[in-house]
Amino acid sequence: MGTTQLETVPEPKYWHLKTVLAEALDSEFAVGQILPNERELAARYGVARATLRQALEQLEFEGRLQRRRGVGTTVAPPRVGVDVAPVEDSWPGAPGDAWQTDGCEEVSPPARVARLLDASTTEPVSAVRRTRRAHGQTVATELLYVPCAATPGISGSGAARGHAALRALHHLELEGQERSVELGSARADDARQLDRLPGAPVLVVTTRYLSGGATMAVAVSTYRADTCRLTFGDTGAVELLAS
Amino acid sequence: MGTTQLETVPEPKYWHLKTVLAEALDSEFAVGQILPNERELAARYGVARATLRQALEQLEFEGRLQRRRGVGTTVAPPRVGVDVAPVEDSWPGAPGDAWQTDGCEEVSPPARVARLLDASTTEPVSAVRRTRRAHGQTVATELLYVPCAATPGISGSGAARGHAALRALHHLELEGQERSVELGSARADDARQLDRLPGAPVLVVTTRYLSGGATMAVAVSTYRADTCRLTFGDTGAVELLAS
DNA sequence: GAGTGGTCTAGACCACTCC
DNA sequence: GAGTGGTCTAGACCACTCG
Repeated sequence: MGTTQLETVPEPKYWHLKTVLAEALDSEFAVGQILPNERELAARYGVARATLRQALEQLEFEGRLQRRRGVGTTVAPPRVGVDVAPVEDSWPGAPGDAWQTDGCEEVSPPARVARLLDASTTEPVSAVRRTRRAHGQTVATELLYVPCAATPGISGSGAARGHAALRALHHLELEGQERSVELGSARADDARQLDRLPGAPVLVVTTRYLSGGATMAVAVSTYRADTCRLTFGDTGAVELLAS
Repeated sequence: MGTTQLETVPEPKYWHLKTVLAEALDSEFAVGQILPNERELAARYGVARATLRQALEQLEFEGRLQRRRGVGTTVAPPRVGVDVAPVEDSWPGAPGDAWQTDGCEEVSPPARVARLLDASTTEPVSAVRRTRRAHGQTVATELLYVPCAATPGISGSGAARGHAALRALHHLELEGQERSVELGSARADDARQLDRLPGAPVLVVTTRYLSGGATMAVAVSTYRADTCRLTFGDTGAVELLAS
């Protein structure tokens, strides 16, 4: 007995559904518009709610949708371009950088940071909490680690200590930065500040600031992956083009 | 009647489970080791399999686990650092770059690429397919778009055409690059090449190559987000430090 | 063919937002 | 209090890998 279908391609339902929804978003919905609720969408497409949610999750990861509990699912605007290194070759907290200092306390650095600082986890560091806002929303949180040994005379806590730690860095000559980007999921405290649920996808940018052949500071910045596109302004001609 | 618990913090089960598992990974498992299967883990922790899977998914996004159908769940090695711009300020395909040219065909550029090229979607471009390998696995796929108008005399298809298109670029003076990174989910074809399932999280790097005040090429590179940490080698002193 | 992770269902209840 | 998305369950079947 022969079968009519050759080379069956069992595409998962949620994957197909995602494609269908993506097309609907392009043609039938405007940015900011609210979609029908999940129970109705599931019924309309004849799938279980869990399956529909799997499709919506994909679209959310791609920055096409935004879901808010108690409110609904809306069509997301295009991702915001956020320049990761707006001021070329400068210390954090230099005039013109996009961050706001929220606080600072003395802690033992997490293992990964200690490794980047070429220090042990027992050596105390100042951990400066900063946030970055753009287009009316908090797009990133940051923990900036500065060894206490490099900033003599620093004490106390709060934003004042944070500013002092940053000022201390500015007296040094910045020789270079080293940066990496990876996928992460938001810890509970970061999630709260970013107005997301814990576990939301984030882009983690780790920056190492070098001076005198050593690492003088390490910044771990956590950007909302759903709304942000990280940009890296680069060599000369770019600004020419932009102007 | 009084209750013993003050300030109930209804932490989701999967979130708590994720934390517990993460600690177990640190203390009881070695890299590459295979975990008990999902049904057993779910039973062991007294949750439904779906809930356990939600926790595992989080850990996979953080690069801690690797799951393969038909095989099992293994403890992932630390993420591989992949330099996004290994050769500073050079065209793609220059000697020493990390990519392999797989093929090339003439297409109409997708809308987003056309916009970056300051061109219309009807103007034909060469789409060069490239892949990048590191540590024995394919870590990225790329589509590099070069306007046919900028590379006169190019024709045919396949790797030969790709090499020709790249060579044509090398005759121009590169004035700058502009780069962005964002989260995406793997399309079916990319997923196959990256040995992942469709929808797997990826980091999408878009690079604009500038020459003569115009955009002469656009590369859209898709990196595995689970195994890769993108690094951006930077200003001078870094190499000094590495040596 | 046995065992794994991946998909899907139908239903319940919870946390949150807004009226 | 009504309506939304978020969590969780118990179970079924499928696609894949490997011996």
